Amino acid sequence: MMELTRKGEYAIRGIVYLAGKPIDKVCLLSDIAAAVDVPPTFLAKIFQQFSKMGLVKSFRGTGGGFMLGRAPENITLLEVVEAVEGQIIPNRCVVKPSDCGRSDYCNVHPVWKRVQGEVRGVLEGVTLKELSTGEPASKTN
Amino acid sequence: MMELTRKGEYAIRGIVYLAGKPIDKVCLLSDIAAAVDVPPTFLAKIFQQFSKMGLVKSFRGTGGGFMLGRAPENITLLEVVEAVEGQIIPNRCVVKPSDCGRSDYCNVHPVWKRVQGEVRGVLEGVTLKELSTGEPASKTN
DNA sequence: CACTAAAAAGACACTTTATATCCTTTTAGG
DNA sequence: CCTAAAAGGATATAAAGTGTCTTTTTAGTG
Repeated sequence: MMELTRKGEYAIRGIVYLAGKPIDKVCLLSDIAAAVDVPPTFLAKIFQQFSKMGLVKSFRGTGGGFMLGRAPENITLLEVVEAVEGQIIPNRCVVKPSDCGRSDYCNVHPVWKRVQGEVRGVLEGVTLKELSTGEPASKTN
Repeated sequence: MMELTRKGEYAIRGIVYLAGKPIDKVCLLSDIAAAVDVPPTFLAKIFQQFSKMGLVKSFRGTGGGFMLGRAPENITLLEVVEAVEGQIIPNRCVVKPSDCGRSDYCNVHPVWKRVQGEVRGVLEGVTLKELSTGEPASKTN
């Protein structure tokens, strides 16, 4: 339950790799894919999503590729995950309370809200900078 | 992402319903299913799992049915959820670190550990008693 | 004992989501 | 214009989720 998909895992690997490069370095998708051990065609889809969200910048044609859209210390893991997985929703009642069912109030609802808040909080507290260099993230564990 | 399945949602509805009844009251599966608006055949599977975990006691034959296995204040939401959904695993690397990939260390790993801890913590802090009567759970939100 | 009530167990069916891959199109440089 | 690279769209396969149905076991009752 509550498991990140391969897509999410690949997305993180790919963008963390980029975050470890100089900010203006343009990387080939094929190189990234090889480096982080992800199927290139799949990673392509993921980076297209990133590109739309502005998390990465893309360049087409000869000499093209990808670079990080912003400084790695300004991109949180939450953004990355939500960019490819959609919002973090522990239960659908969080987004559509009427689904809680027959009654218009449900005691479990606020619990899921809390779960959502905690998860988002953790992920929001981690930046790509930390993930690529590896300091404070591990101190919190 | 991170979404509870229907099974999990139904499981909670069903057992919270039981928790709202007198502790030794035996309820028919068909009645529970009707009360909480869940397909009876599906709920049957769920309660079989509960039964194996000791969360509910079952009685077969005429006059049979289900009752709560323990006092509702001694059953946490975490137990209920994990009984039917399995362990809460935000990423497979949490359970099998070698999946983190090529290197034997990964900076993201401890983050998922924290997520797991937070989610479990929230769910562990909520009992069926609270959910069926509706007090302290909402105060925390 | 036979009959009926109810849960347990197992097999099956259908739908949705996940996990890719392939092909064509667009964009840009040389 | 030829080549490099990403963008977009369609498709394929596998796995998980969501149920249903049938048969079996267990237990009470006339």
